[in-house]
Amino acid sequence: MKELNRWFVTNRRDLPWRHSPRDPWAVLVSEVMLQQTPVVRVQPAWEAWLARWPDATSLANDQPGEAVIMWDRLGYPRRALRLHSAAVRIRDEFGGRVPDDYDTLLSLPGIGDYTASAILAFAYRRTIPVLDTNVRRVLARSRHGLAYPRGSAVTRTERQELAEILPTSGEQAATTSEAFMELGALICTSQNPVCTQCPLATNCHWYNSGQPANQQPPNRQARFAGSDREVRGRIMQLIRSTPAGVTQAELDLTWPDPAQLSRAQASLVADGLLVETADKRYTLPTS
DNA sequence: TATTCGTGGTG
DNA sequence: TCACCAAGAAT
Repeated sequence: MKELNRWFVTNRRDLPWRHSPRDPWAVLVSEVMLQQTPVVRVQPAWEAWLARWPDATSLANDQPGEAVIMWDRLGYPRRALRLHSAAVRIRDEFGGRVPDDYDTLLSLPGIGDYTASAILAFAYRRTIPVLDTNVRRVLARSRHGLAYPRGSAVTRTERQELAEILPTSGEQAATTSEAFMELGALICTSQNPVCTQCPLATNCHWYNSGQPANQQPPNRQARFAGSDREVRGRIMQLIRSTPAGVTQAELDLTWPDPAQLSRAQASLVADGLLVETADKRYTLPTS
């Protein structure tokens, strides 16, 4: 991994949540925002978020609807709600401090295996395998000659494989994990990887076997245009811009198909992103 | 295990 | 125009 670390020293992006000393809350917020949202869009949102809510308690003391508004257009607004719920639990159960053990982190809303591991590694500098889509792809290619990892779920084998590669030192393990992720994000990309600039190319099983397309990309998404997700997005855009609440008639203007609108609206209510008031208006959630 | 869940940039 | 994708989680 000497080649990888040398590459990382030179090519490491200066991202604010990597600045030392790393605040676990700031890292947690960054990791949740980065779930399926690109770095370039997360960075300004992360800055604004932490300027307003510098710790979990300050977020917990504010309204969940305010979190949804601040979330703005990062996408998947349920993440904003879950982040607020996690902040409430951190305030109420952990004295406002982000937990530092895997099982407790995993029990928080919106935090799964990747995010729990990332917080432990990047904030607390603990030696733990961090397997995101980038790391999985880099390992699949360099070590197994596969264009993409098999399946969408992290396997025990992958975890063990990475654990054996990682340095013992928590500090060095965290750096190595960041380097793997950075390589996957900048060089060993899903499409059009830049293998000629890859520090692992010499020993890459996939590159040395001619980059065979032997696997399907694991994450094919349903088309967005015309989907319920698009309708939900329309509704959320309206409600974010009108936090005082909207009427059903105003909601009806967001989408031409009444049945689909009704379905999307009901799903938002079920998610807690949309609240029906006593006078039949719709607002963002309050605690 | 396969789906669902936003948004915007890119080729 | 459109498929593909971007530090996943929950069900």
